[in-house]
Amino acid sequence: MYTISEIADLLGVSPHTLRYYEKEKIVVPDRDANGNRVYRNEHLTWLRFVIKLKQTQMPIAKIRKYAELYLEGEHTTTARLALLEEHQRAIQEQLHTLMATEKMLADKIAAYKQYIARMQNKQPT
Amino acid sequence: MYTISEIADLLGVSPHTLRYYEKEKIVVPDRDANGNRVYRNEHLTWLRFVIKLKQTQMPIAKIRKYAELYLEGEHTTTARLALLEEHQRAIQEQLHTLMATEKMLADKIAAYKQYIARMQNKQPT
DNA sequence: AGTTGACTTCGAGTAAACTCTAACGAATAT
DNA sequence: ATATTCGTTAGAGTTTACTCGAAGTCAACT
Repeated sequence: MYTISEIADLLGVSPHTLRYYEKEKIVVPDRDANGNRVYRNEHLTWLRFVIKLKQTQMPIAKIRKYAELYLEGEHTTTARLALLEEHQRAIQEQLHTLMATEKMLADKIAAYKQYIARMQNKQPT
Repeated sequence: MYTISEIADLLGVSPHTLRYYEKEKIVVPDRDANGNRVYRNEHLTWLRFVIKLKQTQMPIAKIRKYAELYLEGEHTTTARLALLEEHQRAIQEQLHTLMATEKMLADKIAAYKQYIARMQNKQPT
């Protein structure tokens, strides 16, 4: 059992953000007698998953869609699978782009270093 | 020599976006006698680079910073190098996250498929 | 009893990156 | 000559994902 700020600390997000995720129906924690939010381990696990999806550019709207399907029960299994497979493809595209750009940057960086080294030879301090 | 819409088509962005990039001082094309924008090959090359940076999550503000340094001349070489190296590190972190998430998704997808296959065995149509 | 601290809600505000609108001008097509 | 097409500007509007502020509640400490 965790309070909102405990969860926030554990995940490195702000309590504000967690309330926002609740408003967006992405994580809906329980409440105690005072009306305060109570997060359980399953919420924590789900939030870690959500954060991974977010870090890989899945928009909040799609994460909510997945959460909704999950709450709808077993008959949405294939829909959820499709959603995950779509995101997997998106990730693979991102990997492609990132690797290509990394290579390009590495080349550019090498060229800059060459240039700087050449300048230091010509005008020693 | 290209018009704004030719460049837009070549890059898959809208003319609006190109004007926005100009307002942000990221690409400042020439003008013809009528005051219309004229892009040359060097603008195209630079824009392709900008788009790669954007696709790998470099914020517009940093891209503009790099462009400014470039226009300031040779004495900003080390600053530009530092900027590129910083982004290279950011890319490497993204690669890490993406690969980890891809693995996680692949596992989850496999589990879903197993589950679906099991259901089809139990309740054949 | 009073203050502190953590929580609550609702609604407003912010930042980034576009995206669009309106009003206009110039060149081409009929 | 007029209509269409493509361009121009300044500025307003949109979307996404927070982020903050104000006003209030509640339990615990002093």
